[in-house]
Amino acid sequence: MSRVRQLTRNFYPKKYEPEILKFWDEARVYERLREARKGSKRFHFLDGPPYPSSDMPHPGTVWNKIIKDSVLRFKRGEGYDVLDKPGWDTHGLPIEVMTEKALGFTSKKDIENYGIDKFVLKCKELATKNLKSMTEHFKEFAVSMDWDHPYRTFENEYIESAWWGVKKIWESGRLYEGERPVHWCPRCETVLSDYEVSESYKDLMDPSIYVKFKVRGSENEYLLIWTTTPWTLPGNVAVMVHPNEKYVKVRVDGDLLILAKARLEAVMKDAGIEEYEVVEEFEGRTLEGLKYEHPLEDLVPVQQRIKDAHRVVLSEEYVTMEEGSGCVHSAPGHGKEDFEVGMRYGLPVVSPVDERGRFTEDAGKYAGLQVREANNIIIEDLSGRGALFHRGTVIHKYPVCWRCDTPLIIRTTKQWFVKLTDLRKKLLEESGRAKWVPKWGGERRFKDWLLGLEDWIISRQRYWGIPLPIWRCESCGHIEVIGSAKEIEDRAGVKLEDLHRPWVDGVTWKCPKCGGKMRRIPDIMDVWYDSGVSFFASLGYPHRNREAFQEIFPVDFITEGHDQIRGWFFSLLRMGTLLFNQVPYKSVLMHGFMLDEKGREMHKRLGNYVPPPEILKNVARDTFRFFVLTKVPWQDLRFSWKGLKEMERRLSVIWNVYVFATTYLRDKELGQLPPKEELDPVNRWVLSRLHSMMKRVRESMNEYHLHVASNEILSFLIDDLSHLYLRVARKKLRSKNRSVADQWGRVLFHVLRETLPYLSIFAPLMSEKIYLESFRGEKDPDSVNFLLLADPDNEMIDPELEDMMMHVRSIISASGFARSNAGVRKRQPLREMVVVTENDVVRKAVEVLKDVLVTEANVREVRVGEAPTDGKWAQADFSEGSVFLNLEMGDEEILGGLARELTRRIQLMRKELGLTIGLERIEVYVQGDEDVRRALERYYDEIAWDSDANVIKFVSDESEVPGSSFGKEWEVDDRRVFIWVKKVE
RNA sequence: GGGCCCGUGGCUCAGACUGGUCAGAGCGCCCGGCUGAUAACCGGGAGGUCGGGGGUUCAAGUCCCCCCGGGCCCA
Repeated sequence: MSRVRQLTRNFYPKKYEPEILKFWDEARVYERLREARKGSKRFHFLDGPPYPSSDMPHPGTVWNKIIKDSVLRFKRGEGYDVLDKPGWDTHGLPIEVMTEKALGFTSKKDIENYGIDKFVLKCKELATKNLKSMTEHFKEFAVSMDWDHPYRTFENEYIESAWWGVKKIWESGRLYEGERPVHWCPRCETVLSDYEVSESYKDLMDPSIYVKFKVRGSENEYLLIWTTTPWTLPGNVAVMVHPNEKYVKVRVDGDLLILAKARLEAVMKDAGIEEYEVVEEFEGRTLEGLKYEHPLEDLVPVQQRIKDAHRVVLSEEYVTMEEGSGCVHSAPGHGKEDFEVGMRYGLPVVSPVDERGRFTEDAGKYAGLQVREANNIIIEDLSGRGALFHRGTVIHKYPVCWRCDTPLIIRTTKQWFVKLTDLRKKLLEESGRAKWVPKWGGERRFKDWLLGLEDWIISRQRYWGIPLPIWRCESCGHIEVIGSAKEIEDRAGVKLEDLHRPWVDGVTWKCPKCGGKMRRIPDIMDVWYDSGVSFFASLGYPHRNREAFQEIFPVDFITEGHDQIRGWFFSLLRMGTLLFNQVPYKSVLMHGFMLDEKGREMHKRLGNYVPPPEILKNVARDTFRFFVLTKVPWQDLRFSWKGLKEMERRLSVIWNVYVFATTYLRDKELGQLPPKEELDPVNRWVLSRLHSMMKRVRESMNEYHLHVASNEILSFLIDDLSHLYLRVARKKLRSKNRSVADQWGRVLFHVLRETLPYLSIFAPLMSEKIYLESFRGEKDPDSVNFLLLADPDNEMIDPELEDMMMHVRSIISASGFARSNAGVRKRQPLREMVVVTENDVVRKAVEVLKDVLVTEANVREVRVGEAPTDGKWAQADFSEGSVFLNLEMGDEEILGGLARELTRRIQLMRKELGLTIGLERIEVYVQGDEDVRRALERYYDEIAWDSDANVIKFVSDESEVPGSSFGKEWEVDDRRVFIWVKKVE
């Protein structure tokens, strides 16, 4: 036997939500739940670690966490032992740059003067402070993760796992040191990855110059090249042309210039030259091997030293006819494409620029100058040598440092690489093994890109990060890669308390090969390495949790925004493939971005950013959760206050459903669900709907179609329960027939009780409140979180019955329309409804669900039949036929209508007196005309029952009414009626 | 320049993978009802050539191509 208690009438989430959060915290609900699920089948969720760059999460990040939370709650509801460790990506440049700013630093020198140890501790402090603060914000939205035991990439255990991975890569022969042109920030003095570079391009003004390279051995023939980076000319070693394009030799002022035919007109226009003459035309490929003289050779020593350079090479892919002259100046030291082509042709690499972006001694005259500042001097020198054809300026997108906005340069440096080019196909294959939601997230967006993948630069010349665990002998160059703190201890006898720089930098040992000094190379690692190893490093594998890891690898589920396809999803794939030869996750849900109300991206600096606390100030936590969870997850989501308010109203309807039900059910003994055969068809229907809902929620949650699941439960509670079932149930629940009232009570209780854990996936706070206040029985657990999701039972699902109810809804609609047209209000009972249809299901529906039609259409009889030909009828059509309402009013209809009017008046008066239905009883006295008397007489029982009246007496004047009665005069259908109500003490 | 996503009534969005009861929902608006869920609830109505054009098909928001607009990723 179960009982429910009355639920607080008003929906005040602002009040109960903080109370519930506090209760969960104090009662240690999640900890106990985790404990309770131990030993069950496991579900491994891996949190994509947010970067703690601020103390406040972006609302989109809250959305991200809510998505995760709904899946976690669902899986716990299915009985899984869920791994729900949150993560934090704590290393890297943003934190360093923020710390530098706070300390007023502008260069690496400032940091080294201050002390790397102090600086690193400051970085750690900042990251820790921010992640703690962000945690509190996530908790506010009822995100249930293991907040007390997060994985943080700065922890020693994490670093050790990362090192193990590096060692393994080294052992596989994929780790190598190489010299490549890389994007470099001259302020941060570090290499940046392609991914980091793609983050920010800015419009910059640069010179746009055409330069004449004199063909060796000729009198007056020149290759005409174009560049916007004159400072790369000291690094020039070749000119690229397109093999298949037409080139021309043009006479201008006595010079013969070579350039692409397709660019001729544009170049001449650009240079302001009107008179020129094409003297020859030929294919680009015929230029191959043509030698030229470097115009700055006498000023730049390195240019004199290099061999086998200054010639024309061919490239189909990097010579464009969209801009420039079709003769592309090539400096393999300052450009990736140039480097690639240069390798093919065996060209030398020249990069006379240092880490601060200044020319080195190799650049001779320009040594010591900042490269961008040298632009003008170089242009002057070209001009002085008669090599400048034209000089202009251009505003173009140029990469800048994503943290400090300094324009980047490309210079050739030694870096540590991980070889990937031979893994392209394997990576693509592995990505295909994961289940991508939506499907196109993986395949289409990954494919071309993966196939063009380059080797990965994992070294960075900074401080706050995982130290690259590579030690090299100063004497013989012998290399050792370290996989744990213990290995350091074994070699150097040093036990490090913190594995970061600078402490790890001081550790040296004797080279086993030559006895020289083994010293760590000073680099740290790309942060994408950090987050890429999270699938095992979060567990401390392989130094810790070995068995656990093997049991739950690959990870069951990850989800992040679509920007992470090439970010974290890829970096996990990369590490999984490198270290375990497989993709480390089974399914991926990719979600969208949160945009502002106008559809633009939300940014603090754009001022269109809604801080999470502001959301909380205006709407319930569950409202925001439901709002985001009902949207298609992989599409961008437009933030909307209006949308939130709308959702809040819908939640209040759900609340009201529970209020309504508890009003009728409270304090009743509610037994088990009666057997199906004994049930009223409407009850069979609502149970069918319940199980259909459960089934669809389970299915769609398992497909990560969260929006389908959340909308399903909303429509069940609102469309099926509130709009239909409860309207029928309210009369049945108060039925004089005990067994009827009892059956409906049990069914209603059952439906609402089973729905609660489902609701709690999306609106956990509201569900908990309802559970604790009204539905929790004595032997039940002390939180809705412990409840399992009831399994849908196919036996309970009756598609035909559900179909029939759809038809009944249409019939009710049509009858409402007919009444509306005929001007007959719904309160007025009508004699008869005739449904005309050819559809057998509809016929059966009218039969089986007659009760619903009688109540909802307010008619005394319903039948299927032929269209009536005589009498007064109102008619309306629905999809499967027509509805006819008999408008003829007999005594029965008039008195019936009157009785309902009287009941309504009495109810109003009860309410005015503050009397509670089911508790306090009344005596009623009525004075009115003959019809009123007859209505009272005929419908005495109904009126008395509905209004909890002990006695209803028809009186001829006030003297018959007890003095203490509450009296009121009413006008009912043009009649004057006096009603007195007296509370029975 | 390439790739991907989105563009459905005034607003916010489902439906598109698996062509055919898919032209829907909520809000807003208009009309009405109910009155012990009541600072709630219910019914009805108006309103969309599903961004534009072309194609495939007996049949296309749904598949294909092109274009326009918005966004993202990459060059």
